[in-house]
Amino acid sequence: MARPRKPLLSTDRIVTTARELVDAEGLAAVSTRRLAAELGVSGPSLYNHFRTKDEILEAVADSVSAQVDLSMFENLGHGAGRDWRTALHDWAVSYRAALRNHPNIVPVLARGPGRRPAGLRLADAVYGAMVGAGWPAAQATSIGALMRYFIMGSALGSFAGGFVDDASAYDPADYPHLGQAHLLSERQEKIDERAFETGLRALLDGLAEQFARVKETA
Amino acid sequence: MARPRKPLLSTDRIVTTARELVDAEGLAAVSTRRLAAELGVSGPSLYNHFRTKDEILEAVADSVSAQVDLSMFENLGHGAGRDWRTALHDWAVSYRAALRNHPNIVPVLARGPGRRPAGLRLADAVYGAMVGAGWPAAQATSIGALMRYFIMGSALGSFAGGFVDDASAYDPADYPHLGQAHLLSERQEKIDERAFETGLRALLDGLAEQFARVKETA
DNA sequence: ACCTGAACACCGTTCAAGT
DNA sequence: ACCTGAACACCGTTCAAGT
Repeated sequence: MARPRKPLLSTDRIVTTARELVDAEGLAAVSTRRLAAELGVSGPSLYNHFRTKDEILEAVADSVSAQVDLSMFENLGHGAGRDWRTALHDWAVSYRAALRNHPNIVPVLARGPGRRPAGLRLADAVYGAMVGAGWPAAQATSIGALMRYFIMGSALGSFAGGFVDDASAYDPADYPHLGQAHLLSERQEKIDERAFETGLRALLDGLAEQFARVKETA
Repeated sequence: MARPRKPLLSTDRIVTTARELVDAEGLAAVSTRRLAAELGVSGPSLYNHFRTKDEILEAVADSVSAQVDLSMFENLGHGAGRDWRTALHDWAVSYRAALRNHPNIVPVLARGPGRRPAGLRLADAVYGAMVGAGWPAAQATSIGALMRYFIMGSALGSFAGGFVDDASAYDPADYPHLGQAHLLSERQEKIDERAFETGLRALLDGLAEQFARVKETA
């Protein structure tokens, strides 16, 4: 075929198709040959648009970061002392939801923002909002980091789904408290949802205590 | 050579060598051929001891889980109401330290315990201790899950190291609050350490508030 | 039982050749 | 500029053959 009049590929089409493939069949299913076949071209064609396969996956990751709502960080006043908490909560919920819609790409996202624009926008928004709300710079950095730990950890894999669905795997002699563990995977979503909400609330309660101390000494 | 009098391989030797290879060069460096070469045998020999490459990696992951200290959960009395907190803190610190010593295997650990004995022992210990300390079963499950989210997230990759070390990557027009972000990777360990401690403390403070409420209504 | 080399069906990436 | 097929140096895994 050689070069067609109208390009067969575009970075957008590659990223969209790659995301669909990752979502449907997992990271391992994305080979350059397989992705190219899905796009109706031959494997090496992709290298006209991306330098490496990893760049394609980074672009997919960034397209997921871009789905996280950041609007709650606009107009966050200084000194109110309660708004940052609500904003952080809503952001965390939106962040997790975006990742849960595309769980297979989370390992790539977990590497950090790197040079990905949507990842950087997200880091910028949460850090800027915390500083704007009255947190000292170092603490605002910590908040960005610890929220990331928690959200990434909660999205990286299901807690409940990490246990096998087979009662015989849990010998009471070895694991005296895991008698019900085989039921975990059945109620996966609810258990993970509940743990996420419990942890998020504990985190925010704890941070509120700390914020009160910061304000006292200021 | 065919079969030697004394076996060249053992599951232990394979796991130890695989762990060293993962630690030194990363997960991607572990191919069956490369690992076999490191062990002085040919690639297919490994299949006499493990069914798949993944089973080898699972064994490596479990050997890391086994390094997590669980002794703080012994003799945790019911009703004291303050001991579970200290135990949870010390456990989290030990857990994170073990993972940070072998960060490259964390993605495998993050899948959950599955059928890995050390992973199951760990889950059994923390859940049993929380129930023993007076937490209702459903909340004890949530605690096991949310601590896992936080610890895995904190070990999966450095927060600070996720930002590139290059001031020009952070255009102030795009990211008004990331003017200092290029300095993050330099002070990586300290920033991540601090964020972990801050988050852990917030989590425990928040859980303590919740525990007080549980005890009230009981 | 435990090792070997050969083989199968894959990989990511490079490159000269085509238009 | 943007596609192609061929090629290189890899993969994980199976299997018959050796002792």
